[in-house]
Amino acid sequence: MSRILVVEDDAAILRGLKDNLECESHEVVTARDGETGYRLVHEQNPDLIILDLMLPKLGGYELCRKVRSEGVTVPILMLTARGEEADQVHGLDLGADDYVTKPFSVRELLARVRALLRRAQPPTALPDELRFDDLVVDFRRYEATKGGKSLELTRKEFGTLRFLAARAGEVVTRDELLQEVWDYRHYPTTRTVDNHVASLRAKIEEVASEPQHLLTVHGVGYKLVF
Amino acid sequence: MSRILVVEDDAAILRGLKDNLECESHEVVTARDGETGYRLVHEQNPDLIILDLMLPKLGGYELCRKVRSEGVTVPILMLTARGEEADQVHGLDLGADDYVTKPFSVRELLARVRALLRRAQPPTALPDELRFDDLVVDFRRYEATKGGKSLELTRKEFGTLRFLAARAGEVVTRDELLQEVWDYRHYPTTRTVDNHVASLRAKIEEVASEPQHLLTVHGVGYKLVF
DNA sequence: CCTGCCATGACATTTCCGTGACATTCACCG
DNA sequence: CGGTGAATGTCACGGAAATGTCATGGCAGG
Repeated sequence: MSRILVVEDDAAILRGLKDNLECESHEVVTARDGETGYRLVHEQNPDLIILDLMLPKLGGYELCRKVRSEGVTVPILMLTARGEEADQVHGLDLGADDYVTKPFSVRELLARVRALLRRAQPPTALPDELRFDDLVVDFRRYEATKGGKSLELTRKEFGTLRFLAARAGEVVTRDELLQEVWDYRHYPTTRTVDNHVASLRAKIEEVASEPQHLLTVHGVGYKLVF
Repeated sequence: MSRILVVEDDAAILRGLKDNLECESHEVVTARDGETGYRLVHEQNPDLIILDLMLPKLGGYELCRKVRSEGVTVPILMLTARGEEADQVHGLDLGADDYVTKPFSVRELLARVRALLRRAQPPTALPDELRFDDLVVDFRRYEATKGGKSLELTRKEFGTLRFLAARAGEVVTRDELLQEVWDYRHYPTTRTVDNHVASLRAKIEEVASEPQHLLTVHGVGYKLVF
């Protein structure tokens, strides 16, 4: 998916990050000190940099400032220890795009990584309306009808349906839905998505157990077809 | 929602602003000095800039004037310390759209941010009259009748109803109501809106507990339907 | 001083969301 | 073709968040 450079001197943390990021099908490049990290920024041209603050040879702060002064705009996510002098930590904001305080939850970190990567992408235009068969959904009015009869959808259901409609026909992963419909600062399970899809099916499909429009793509995600 | 650039050298304030603005679901880009800030204005193309007056390398005043001279019209909110000669800040035509004096209340700052962001939008045309069922409201005369009988509405009730009527059918958030009906220099709670909606219901609905027109959209806001 | 309006807080109530347990289906492989 | 583990469907529950409701006190205008 994306190439991520992780600069971190703690072996355990580095390993954990690498594994997790690779699980999300990212390509991970690692460095254990600032100088190597700096070199890799240019050699590997990553899509995202995860940067520890305390680093041998060249600190995260200096590294960050240095690459920024060179006009490198790649998103940088800083890792800071809780105790690490608030001022210095905040100094990170000099050029970093986000920061996470150790110890951090993996889920949170991954969510922020996704958010930063997504930020570089142009956002998906959301439709104001959805119609097929006898279903009509007005996302601005938060109204839905099926066969003329009013349909009560919750906020998350509207959001989920809207995003699926925006990418009608395409497969949308659960993670993408979590990113778009949920706030990236909240980290519910992907199973939560399944539940909302299920309740959507109960409302918009004729027979919920045999969906005609809101389809499962096993191992990937969901897609909406008309 | 919107992308906001914060240029502020004080670490604690920067952190606080970032967190609070993100809580309002804005995307926050930060800079700790004027030069970086200037660069980010062009790279990130923010919807709003929050600018400290005292900055390293390039002061808020210069930064402001510089981007304005380049034809950048994005709203700018200045942060000034109380001692920092209000007159000077004031008198000099900075090109800023609003300013807040430190120390500032977070709520106030957020309200001003909302106001500035909204100002960029074309204002909603307000109707002079509202009629449905046996209800007649004349917003110019501040008169209302229901079933021929006079209805006493307060100023806020008129305002609330009028704005809801202007966007009849659409969902209106509490924040939007606060910005339009209340003065942006006052910062009541969103709960205040609920109360006024409640008293409106008591007056215009047949059964206040089962509203037919002034409806709640859970998690979003209110909407007026005929 | 009185009166009505408004903002706020406490409390009750409703709605909805997230999670886990279990059932079912699917993909892969022998 | 059957078995196995992973992915998904289904359901119910606990709790949190949003909203409704009411009472109180401040405040401005008469």
